[in-house]
Amino acid sequence: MENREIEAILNEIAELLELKGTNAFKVRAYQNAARAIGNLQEEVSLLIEEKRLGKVRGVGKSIQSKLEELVETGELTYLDELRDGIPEGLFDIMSVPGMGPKKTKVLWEKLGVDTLEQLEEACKNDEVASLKGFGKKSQDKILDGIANLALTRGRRLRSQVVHHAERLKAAIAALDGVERVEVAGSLRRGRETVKDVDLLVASEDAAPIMELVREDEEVDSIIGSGETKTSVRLKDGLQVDVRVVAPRSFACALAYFTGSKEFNVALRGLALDLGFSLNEYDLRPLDGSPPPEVADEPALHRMLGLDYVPPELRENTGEIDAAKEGKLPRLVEAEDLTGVLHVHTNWSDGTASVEETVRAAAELGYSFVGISDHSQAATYANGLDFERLKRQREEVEAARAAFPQLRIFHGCEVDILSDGRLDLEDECLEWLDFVIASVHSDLTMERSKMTKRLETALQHPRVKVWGHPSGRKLLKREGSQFDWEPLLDVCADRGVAVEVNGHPMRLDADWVHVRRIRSRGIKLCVNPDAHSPGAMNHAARYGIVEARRGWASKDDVINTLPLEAFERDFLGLAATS
DNA sequence: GCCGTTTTCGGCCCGACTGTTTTCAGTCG
Ligand SMILES: Nc1nc2c(ncn2[C@H]2C[C@H](O)[C@@H](COP(=O)(O)OP(=O)(O)OP(=O)(O)O)O2)c(=O)[nH]1
Ligand SMILES: [Mg+2]
Ligand SMILES: [Mg+2]
Ligand SMILES: [Zn+2]
Repeated sequence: MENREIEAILNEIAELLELKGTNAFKVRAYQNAARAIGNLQEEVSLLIEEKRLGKVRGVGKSIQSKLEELVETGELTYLDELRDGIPEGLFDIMSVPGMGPKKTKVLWEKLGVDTLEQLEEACKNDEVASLKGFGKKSQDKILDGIANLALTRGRRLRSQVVHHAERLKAAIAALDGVERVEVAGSLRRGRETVKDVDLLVASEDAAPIMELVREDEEVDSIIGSGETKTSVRLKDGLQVDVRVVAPRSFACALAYFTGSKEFNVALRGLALDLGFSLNEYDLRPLDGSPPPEVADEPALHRMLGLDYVPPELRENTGEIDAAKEGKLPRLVEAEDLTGVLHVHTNWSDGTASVEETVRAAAELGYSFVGISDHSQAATYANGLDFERLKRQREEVEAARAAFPQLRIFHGCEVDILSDGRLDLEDECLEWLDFVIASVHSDLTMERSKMTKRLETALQHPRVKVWGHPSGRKLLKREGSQFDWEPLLDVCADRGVAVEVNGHPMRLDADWVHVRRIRSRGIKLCVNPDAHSPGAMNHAARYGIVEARRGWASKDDVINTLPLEAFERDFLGLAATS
């Protein structure tokens, strides 16, 4: 049983308990446990074997024994009992905006409504409006919510919402009286996917901002709009939340609106322990004395006895304890990158020539770039065999002449075949400057076979980088299943770096595993996986953020080394000049 | 249901907005 599945089951239990009207703290305990499992760097089955599951924060005696049953038998009596008597359709109903467990339960008990279709029917028949606690407006809102469900549900790639955020930010910033506008929420924390855009505004007068947002030309409908907060749905279904506070509250408000929710709860709990109440306005002493000025987020964290916690780390997965003890790493930055590998050209499935491609790297100020098109097995991508690689080398040489200040490595993203062999002959692998080994086929292979396959590939002496290890495509498919630990053993032994693929749809290795990889002292290689010159900056723009979320420092990232060291110590190439 | 270490019981973050309410519950951030 995969951690993902266990996480989903714990979340389902939480929802079922909510519907039953169980104590909210018990519900939260299951939600917390689910999140803890989801952010685990190791397999639950391994933790059970080694009797370490109880050590996970949020997993106590009760949940531990349930997980043991689940992993051992594949079933969970407690879950089956809960499911019994609660129709599945209630989950769909709860996914309608504004419909929580309480209202869902009322409609189910009073009207027997337990599917979306029945709910829609009941609204159209005017049965809902007459119910106690409901009215005409709630009924219409439910109908609207059902009609737009397809558009509003689900998450989006961060790369796909940034333009909305920037456009609105600029529009708001242009208003009189606006002192600051910042993107907050999951977008600021750099999550791979986001549910909505959260914007925080500093101004003494909120009304004009609320009005501007409501009247924006991209707005389809207004979800809610009060004195200081407006939520709208854009024409493409994306939700935008705008919150306004007075400038003096900006630091506390930014901390609040950046989240995560779980980080906020933990930080506010810490504040209470220290004799304060923390909200989005101030840090108020419980003894009634006036709240101190909070200049910025670092000052707030300092007042709570913490080193500054960067937004990317605010997930309540140990960063607060680390910040207390001064043990947070100094995170890698985009400017630390000295160059990138994993770049495609029109020799395989990229759009540009070698020269156009490396120009983009030169323009970013890199001192090296590695060309790595696909290998022959990737026929769908026009992958290269040794012969074509030799011809490509001529174009690489020409580019070297054209860009003498840029070191251009000629490598290949070589397919890992189903049996773990690499897709090019050893002579060719020897001849290349570097080899990235990646899986592009047979991704759903059985777990132990996949582990063996990867192990064989990573053992090959010419492999320098393990490309997009999981093979996931965000919002499209889960990654492959395999055991990380034995593979990380190989990487550690052989000095293979694990890629942090910066393609906005991959971001692979993901931040959870980045943390594991770096904690084992294995190097990361942050790459763009660019298929066009414009995507060359995806290492800096997306890959680095994922690495930061995984607590990576400059030292953890191999392509922050100066050219000479990178070339000699990592790639093992003789110095050229 | 989880957690702590001066507590194994008694806390568990705090506030905005809406709708239906006559004083607040529910949902969401
Ligand atoms: N204190 C506190 N803050 C919250 C709570 N829920 C949300 N927030 C804060 C932290 C969140 O990052 C911020 C924005 O809320 P969102 O629902 O948009 O979540 P977030 O952006 O983190 O993730 P998402 O939108 O799902 O991608 O509001 C809560 O229950 N308590
Ligand atoms: Mg958000
Ligand atoms: Mg939001
Ligand atoms: Zn690839």
